[in-house]
Amino acid sequence: MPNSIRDSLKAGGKKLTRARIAILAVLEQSHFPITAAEIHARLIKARAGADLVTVYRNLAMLQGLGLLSAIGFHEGQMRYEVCHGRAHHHHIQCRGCGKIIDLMLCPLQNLTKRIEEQTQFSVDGHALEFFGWCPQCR
Amino acid sequence: MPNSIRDSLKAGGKKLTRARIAILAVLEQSHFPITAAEIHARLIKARAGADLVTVYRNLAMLQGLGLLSAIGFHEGQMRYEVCHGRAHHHHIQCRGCGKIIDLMLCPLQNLTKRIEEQTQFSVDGHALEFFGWCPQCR
DNA sequence: TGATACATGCAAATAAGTTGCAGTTATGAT
DNA sequence: ATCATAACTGCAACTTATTTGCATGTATCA
Ligand SMILES: [Mn+2]
Ligand SMILES: [Mn+2]
Ligand SMILES: [Zn+2]
Ligand SMILES: [Zn+2]
Repeated sequence: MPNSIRDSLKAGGKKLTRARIAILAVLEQSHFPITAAEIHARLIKARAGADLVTVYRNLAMLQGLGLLSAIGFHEGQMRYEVCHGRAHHHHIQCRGCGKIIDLMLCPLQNLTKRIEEQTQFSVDGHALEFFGWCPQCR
Repeated sequence: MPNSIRDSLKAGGKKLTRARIAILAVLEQSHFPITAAEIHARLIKARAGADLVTVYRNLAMLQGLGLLSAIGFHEGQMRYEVCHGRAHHHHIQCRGCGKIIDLMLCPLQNLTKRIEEQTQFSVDGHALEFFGWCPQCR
């Protein structure tokens, strides 16, 4: 676990528990956003079993610290990905098999000012996901 | 109800029922995406009460015909908006009061080709929502 | 080694959305 | 108009994701 994550936890008065370390390890090893249930399953496989409710509570806490981002693909559940220390990016999901891959781009950075002028909102985030068909499912 | 919607329904072998007409009326009158529960509440107010499950079934059917789009703001429920006959656009939601307003823009149209080259996926849709604070909540 | 605030597990609750089924209705053909 | 039929509806029950209450356990720091 990166020292900067340790520091964020400490700064937030959070403890370095066995379950929390294992959950973060699973998240850091995943190359795409995963669900709470998937995290739970990987914890069990890694003999670091933690209750599903502990997974949910840690996901909420880590989001609160800004270390994780939650992503919705309209699947009926959320997916989570470490954002700390990674470049801002987006994803595309295959409508056939559900495969998700990173898109290391963001076409929205310089749009914010225009939206703020048009709407009088202050913009502080966005969600962007693409959908389509992967080569295997096409 | 526009004739083009009537036609889509007929083409899909769907009937013009009292509940369906009322649900479509609620959707067409809303200026922002609404939830199934909100549609249900408005039906009751309009003395056109239909069961919530009928609302869900009609929402799924209308999406299948391409007349509605479903939008997720990470609120734990979906929102639905008529897309038929309206220009493609996106939304911004206030993190304070939940207010949603239209953004009549889309910065993604010409990005598709680039993503298809990079990923080998064929891209057929995207979800884009902005978040921020409205003037009242700021 | 304590004290204590934070964290966990289990069970129960909540909430969105779905499904089975029996009865109802729109539709278009007679 | 009446009829046959496929589509539709309401109700109850179900599924699944996520949250909450509470008693017990543990990391941290003095
Ligand atoms: Mn990613
Ligand atoms: Mn809109
Ligand atoms: Zn972005
Ligand atoms: Zn768009």
